[in-house]
Amino acid sequence: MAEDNRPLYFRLFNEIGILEQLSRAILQARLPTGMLVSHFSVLNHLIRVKDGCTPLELARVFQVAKTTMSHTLAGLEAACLVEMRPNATDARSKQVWITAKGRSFRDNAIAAVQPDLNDLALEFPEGRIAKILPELEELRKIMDRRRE
Amino acid sequence: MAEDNRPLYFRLFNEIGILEQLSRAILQARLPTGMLVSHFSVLNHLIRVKDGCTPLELARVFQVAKTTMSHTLAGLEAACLVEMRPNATDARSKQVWITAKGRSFRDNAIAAVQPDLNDLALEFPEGRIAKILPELEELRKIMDRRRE
DNA sequence: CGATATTAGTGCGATATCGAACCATTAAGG
DNA sequence: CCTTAATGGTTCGATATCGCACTAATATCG
Repeated sequence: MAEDNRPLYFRLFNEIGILEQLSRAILQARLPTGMLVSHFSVLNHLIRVKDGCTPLELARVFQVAKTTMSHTLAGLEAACLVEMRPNATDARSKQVWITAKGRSFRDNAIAAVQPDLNDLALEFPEGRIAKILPELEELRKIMDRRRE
Repeated sequence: MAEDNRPLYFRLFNEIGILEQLSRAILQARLPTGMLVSHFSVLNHLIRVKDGCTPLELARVFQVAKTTMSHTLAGLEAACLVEMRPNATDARSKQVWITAKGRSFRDNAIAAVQPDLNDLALEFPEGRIAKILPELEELRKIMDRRRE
């Protein structure tokens, strides 16, 4: 087994890139046709963090161009998974609210990947996740803060 | 500080997704106009792992559709960073070889992000990376194996 | 107040990515 | 061998994403 002499940061971000693709593929495979991980992620954010976000807030959270978020939200609205309302306190802005249908879509998606996660847990149990998660969280916070 | 009760796997993959975007943005910002992280990644693979890969090998490594890899390789070839040659042992196939210009492009890109990594190391030193990297590597191997 | 700068969202053109269909070549099996 | 299946790559149409420019509304400041 050859030693990998690359700086640890390169190796870390390489692993993170691969893991991102693998985990995204698992979720994507369980979503109904036409629905993307980006749709799920927005719904998840509205439930977990805050409902009634503005499109721009969401674009910043997910680090995508605001035109991209417009497009994603249009898809969610067309599928009746969110509702777009004018923002009472700022007529430039809108607010995105999840619908009952949006909630059940999100819950179904989570349930759909549960078997995959259970399988994964057989080989890589929760205890090992718990060991690395705090480190990753802190690294993320540091990097997030750095992008001014 | 509220407790986060989501299953650890969701939290892990969420952090990984954010970290992927942040690290990708750092590299992307240091690449010359028109060049993408995908271009860098292919060159990096040709140097680090094996030169003379076939397009299909590369598509599998990076988990993209083979049409996507065709497109990426066309860009690299147009910029004279790789050379495409027919595969002597299989007339259906091609081989991708990195050029001298490709090597220096890759070296320059690595040098260009070094200051960013040095800054990062001030807040999150290598020792902490070393602690989590083996775990992430093994998780990646497990998940890679699972996608049959 | 009124002029100017900033902000939120959208329209548009460019491009990265994908899946389906296709062609050429090679492999497999009778 | 010869037929059929599988493989490697490209073409093509669809769409996700992006940057730029634009409009409308708000904020700043003399």
